[in-house]
Amino acid sequence: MTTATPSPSPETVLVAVAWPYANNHMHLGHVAGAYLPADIYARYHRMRGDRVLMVSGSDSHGTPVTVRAEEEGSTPEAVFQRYHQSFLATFEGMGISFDLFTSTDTENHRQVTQEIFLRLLERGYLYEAEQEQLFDAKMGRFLPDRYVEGTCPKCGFEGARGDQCDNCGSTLDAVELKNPRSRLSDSTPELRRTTHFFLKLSAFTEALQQWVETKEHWRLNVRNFTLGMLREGLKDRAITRDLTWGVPIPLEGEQYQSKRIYVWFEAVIGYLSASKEWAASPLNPSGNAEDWRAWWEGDTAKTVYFIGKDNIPFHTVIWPAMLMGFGGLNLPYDVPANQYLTMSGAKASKSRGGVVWMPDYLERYDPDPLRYLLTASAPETSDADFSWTEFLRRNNDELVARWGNLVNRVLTITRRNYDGRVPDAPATLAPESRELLERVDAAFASVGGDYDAVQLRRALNGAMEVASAANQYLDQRAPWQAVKTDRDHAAETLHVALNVISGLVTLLNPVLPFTCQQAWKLLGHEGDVQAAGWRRTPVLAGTVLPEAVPLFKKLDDAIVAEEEERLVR
RNA sequence: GGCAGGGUAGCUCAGUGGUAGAGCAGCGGACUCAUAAGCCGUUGGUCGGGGGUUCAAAUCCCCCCCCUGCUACCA
Repeated sequence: MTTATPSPSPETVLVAVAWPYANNHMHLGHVAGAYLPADIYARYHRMRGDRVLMVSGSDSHGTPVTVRAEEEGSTPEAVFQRYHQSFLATFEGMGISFDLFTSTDTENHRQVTQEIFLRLLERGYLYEAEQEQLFDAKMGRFLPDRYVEGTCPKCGFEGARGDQCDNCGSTLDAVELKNPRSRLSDSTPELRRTTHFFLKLSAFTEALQQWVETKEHWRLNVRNFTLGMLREGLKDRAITRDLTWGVPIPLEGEQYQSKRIYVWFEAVIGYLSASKEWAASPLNPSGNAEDWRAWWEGDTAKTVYFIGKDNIPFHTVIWPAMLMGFGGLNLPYDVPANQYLTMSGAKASKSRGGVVWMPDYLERYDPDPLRYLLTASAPETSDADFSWTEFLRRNNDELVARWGNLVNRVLTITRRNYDGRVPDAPATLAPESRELLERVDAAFASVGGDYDAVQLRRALNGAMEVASAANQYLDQRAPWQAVKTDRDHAAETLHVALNVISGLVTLLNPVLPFTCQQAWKLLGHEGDVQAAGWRRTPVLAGTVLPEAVPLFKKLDDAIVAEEEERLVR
């Protein structure tokens, strides 16, 4: 495998993150799969001085939101608003640094969606056709396949869903089910004819194939999965539904009043509408509402989409097809989809329980230990398992013992023996001192390349190895002894160690923004590490060091049992 | 069923042709600045199974087994 090297700066980078369904709180899997990697990637690029725009928003539409509202006797707006606020609190608490986290329930998004709809219609990529769908008369709503249950025609299993039988694995059509019943009302659905707009995906198969062939930097599973879909050929898909909650169809006519543009078509447009919303908002320092074009129209801009693997087709096939049909807008540069985070074996899905909810986590623990764990064992190449045992171990053995303790021990010896100031180093350094400094400086290229390639696990490893090397260096030169016999020798050791730590603080900052900012201050630096640039900021002799405080808390073994108990409930 | 990803030390995982690796756990040791952290040494694997290509395979090819996900009107 070749070592990744960073691309030349400054770049224009759009960090586009999956739009969460606003029908429940966020859990660990969401953060691990999309939000955290996106944030790390964005922070790294900002540190390099690149022009970064990181956007996403709540998906306010879609059946689950409506269903939840009905269960509660509430409205979709109320449900979406509640979870939208919850998402914002999670991002704040975890340090997920969106430039804008909006929602699909905005006038701007409706306009952008309708503009794309009309352009695609005008260009012949949308057409109307009639189809038969199951209708729940009691609820007055057409049913997605998954909202129909019945007896499997192949194996006789009674709990088969409309799209698939969980018992025998057969792929089904909802109309094939025996004794079908609606999951919404338990009534028997009836077949009704209805007219919808279809997206002519079939027209894009070849163009998409040629485009994906060039994406050799994509993750293997993303690329192969996409090519596999294209090989089978694309089918046109209906993009409207008989609903009243969603973006209206921008056409005159009674028949369109009770229909809405469906979420899968509309949600991906959010990346574009959010970019436009940001540019026109006070959040944009330049005040130029046309600034969104830099990310969407410039050939040199990189648009990177952070999603979970279940979202791959929408970002490597459907959205690119829509963009091709619309014309003039950048196609995805990369789609580093993650695999799933499992919970000690079970998929971290909302539907199966055994989930760690972000509001609960943030009530009890700090953000950086979780950011560390989810990066160190990120589901980049295969599903990864989360366990509280692993959380505790990573925190206590790696963050506290290897990294936090390194900072703490060096600051403590230095302050105690050199009058609270950074001691001077000789003009000519010992070979091991030079080597260690060269190593941390070289890490900016290698670790940076890994961040850029979204190989975050590897990037973090690379930085932590330097921390290990610093611990070895300290033991080799034992400044706590030398300080009694050869103060210059100890002074060199501590001066070098402080500088290595300074480099590490910058290298680790994308993953550990909260504690790295603290460490930055402990080194006597001014301002924000985030603004210091992607290089080691020297710690100068004579700098006054503040009193050292531990960066991380050691966690008690008892939390494992406590948290596992909570999971089962 | 089809497609995709994965099966490497007790655990979590790196490693894509050239004498099996890391962290943790276990064992032994020297040190003591530090949140009893750090450092040195060490035990431990027929790299899912079988066959093939090669001077050489965890790494390439074929077959089989197992796990996970997707299979497009949930997104």
